[in-house]
Amino acid sequence: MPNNTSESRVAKLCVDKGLKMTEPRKVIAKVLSDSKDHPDVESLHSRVRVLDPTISIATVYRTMKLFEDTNIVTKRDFGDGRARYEEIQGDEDHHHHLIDVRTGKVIEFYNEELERLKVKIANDLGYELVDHHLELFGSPINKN
Amino acid sequence: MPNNTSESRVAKLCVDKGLKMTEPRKVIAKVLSDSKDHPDVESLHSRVRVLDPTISIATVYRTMKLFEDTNIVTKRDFGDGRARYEEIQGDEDHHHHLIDVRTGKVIEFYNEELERLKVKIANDLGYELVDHHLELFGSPINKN
DNA sequence: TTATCTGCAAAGAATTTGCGGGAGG
DNA sequence: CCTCCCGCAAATTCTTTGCAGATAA
Repeated sequence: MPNNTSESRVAKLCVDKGLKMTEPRKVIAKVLSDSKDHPDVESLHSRVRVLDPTISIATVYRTMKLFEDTNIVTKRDFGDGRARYEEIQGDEDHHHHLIDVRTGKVIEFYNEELERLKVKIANDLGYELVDHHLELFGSPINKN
Repeated sequence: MPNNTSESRVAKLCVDKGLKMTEPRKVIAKVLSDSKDHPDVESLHSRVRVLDPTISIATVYRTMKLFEDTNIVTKRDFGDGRARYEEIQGDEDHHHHLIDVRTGKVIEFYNEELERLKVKIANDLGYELVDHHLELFGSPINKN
């Protein structure tokens, strides 16, 4: 049963990394490639189900861990209790998040100075920066 | 049964904020005041048990939520699945964390430029910064 | 007194895992 | 084939909560 999952960006990454391309992985890869937000596992699973209702949530969990270990996605933590995932783009496309505390809306941003600064801070402490978490939580400034 | 919990900094904060000062809260307050690390609820509970073995872990959870809502402690997330807590000092004592990925050691740091920058970023996006998460993960630079 | 708090144990929510059958290379 | 993968359901881990008795103010 062909479904148009063969050409997704994430699927290509899997092939590049030598992962066994099973049907569930193809579908999950496509869903990730098509997602422009930061879905949690439950959201991913329901999107995946549309394409293939036989895929279990356990497989989504296992696949996300695999993709994380293979640097295909990153895990995000927006303060609610669950993990969210986002496809890794290139270094150029690196960004952070500001979460609107009123609406929960997530705004992505990139700041050159910030990138420089966090590397410098780690170096000054005697460390090479290997990862970081940064989320800002903000309340919209009243424009009235 | 007197125990030397009456004078802890956190206990004073509780009184200041008008919280009912029960025995469990006094003990938990003392443990927090004496903690210079970032304990999770299980660690807190075992420290609390030393002073009073009758205090349940449910009370520790409830009390930490209360202290969080009352701005006595802040919740931290270091990437392992559990919440960690730290007493709020003053604005001057605000800091962030760098986690050594080899040893798990947590290094606290403060950076003026960073403070300025994150407020500016939020403002530029049309938001007032109300909270933020920032943790750096680093690998020690080989000094050989 | 009286509203709040606590311990206990059960419930929840997110995530992981053992197992036997199934599928990719 | 042969290893790795999957669905299922049970198990784990962290955290919350209903209840009935206890306690601070």
